Amino acid sequence: MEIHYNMCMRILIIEDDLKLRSMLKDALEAFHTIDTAGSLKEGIELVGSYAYNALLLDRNLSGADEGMKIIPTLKKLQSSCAVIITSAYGGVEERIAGLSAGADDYLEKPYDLRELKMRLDALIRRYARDTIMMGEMQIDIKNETLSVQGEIILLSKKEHDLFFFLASKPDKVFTRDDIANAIYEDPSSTTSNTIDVVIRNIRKKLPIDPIETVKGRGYALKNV
Amino acid sequence: MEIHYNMCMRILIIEDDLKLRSMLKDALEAFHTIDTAGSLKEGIELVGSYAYNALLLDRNLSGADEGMKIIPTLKKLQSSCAVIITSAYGGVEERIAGLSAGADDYLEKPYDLRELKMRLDALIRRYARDTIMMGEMQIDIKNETLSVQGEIILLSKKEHDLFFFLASKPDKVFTRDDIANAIYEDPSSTTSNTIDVVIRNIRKKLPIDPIETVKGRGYALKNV
DNA sequence: TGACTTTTTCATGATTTTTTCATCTAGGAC
DNA sequence: GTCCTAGATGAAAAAATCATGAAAAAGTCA
Repeated sequence: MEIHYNMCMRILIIEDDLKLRSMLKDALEAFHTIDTAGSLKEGIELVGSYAYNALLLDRNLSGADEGMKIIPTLKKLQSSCAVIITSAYGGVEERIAGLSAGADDYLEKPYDLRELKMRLDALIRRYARDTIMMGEMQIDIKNETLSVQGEIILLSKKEHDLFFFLASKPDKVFTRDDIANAIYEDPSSTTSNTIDVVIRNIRKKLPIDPIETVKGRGYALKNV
Repeated sequence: MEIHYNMCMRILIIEDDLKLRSMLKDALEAFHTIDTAGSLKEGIELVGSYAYNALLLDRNLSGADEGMKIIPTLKKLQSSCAVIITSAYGGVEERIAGLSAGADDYLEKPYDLRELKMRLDALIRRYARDTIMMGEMQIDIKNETLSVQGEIILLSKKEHDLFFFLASKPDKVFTRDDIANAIYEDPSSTTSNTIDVVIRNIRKKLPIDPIETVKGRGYALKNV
């Protein structure tokens, strides 16, 4: 199985310092898709609706250690999301508290941007194992979930079977016969354009179109 | 249904300072299986014959940056091994060099033993979460309690088993077979729509509906 | 035992998916 | 330009699947 790992990640930055926030966004946007939130509340909302690969979290949001509270939520919602805490207080005790709250890393402010990027990459590498990233699509093999642009997509049975069949070999063009053999008990029973319609229904559920039509041959899942 | 997280890792420590080496071994041995090597050569031999979960690597083995050389070898041999580099030189440039060589973390000497342990734990924590916060729901896996909007919800045994099974992987769609296998001694004994009814009874007890029906496939716990 | 709760079964109506089919559209060949 | 073809699309029919209420069966506990 050929799998294409496109290392563009979706990252959430929760940081109340506006200047720092936009600086980080600018710096990382060249490599990844960045969302930002200025408060924990805003951050939690985003975590509920998008799938992130990493979270960069300011520990000292609005005084107390509010920031830490989001970590367990995030980790269970999104098992493949790495968490980096940033904080001005870099003592050993604080680092330990951060890590035991569930974070994967702890960076002291001020930090070097290149180091931040390296640490992000290191974490992402570690988490990327059971996930196929294809452009804006994230296919979690283990949990059999698909998310596109961070949104979790629920497919019906036929849609699911067809989509994951195409995903088994990204970029390969499958004929309608290939597909019918894969997703039907009795492939000969279907005489109409059923497969075209299933394809269409999948497309209707996605915000982008990752399925390429190859005229005269069939369909392929492509990198979007 | 009880879930136990007993995560004992096999860790290799490569460190030429004998005193530090045995100190580390003593400190970590309570939690993990520890192998030690005093030289790079010795370390490479061990890497060739055992599967490690983590490598603690002294950067400054025998003068030059010999330590780094082992990382690509290791990563090739054991793709799921995390690497933590330790070094007396803690400047940003060195940290970046270490991380870009493939390490997952970088610790400056001298480091606090508790912090080292925390960082090691962070590497495996993704397998051992105990509290799930999902929107208005709080699911405590360890104590097996569920509360919604602050209120503790009491579920009957079957309801409880089914709910916590779904909660073990939020967003994953479980088939009725998956569920039956998880919550029944003899899954084949049930011929009717028992599971549907249990689902319905759970829904009746909750003020919100966190269970998504995916027609033709099964059920999934979703974020509410 | 008897009152009570939980679990399972079943029949029915509601809903969604799946399939079919007729019609549209875009692009290539002529 | 027209003709032709493969695919896209919308809508309706057919099939599959699920939710629900109610009742029987099994289990719990004083």
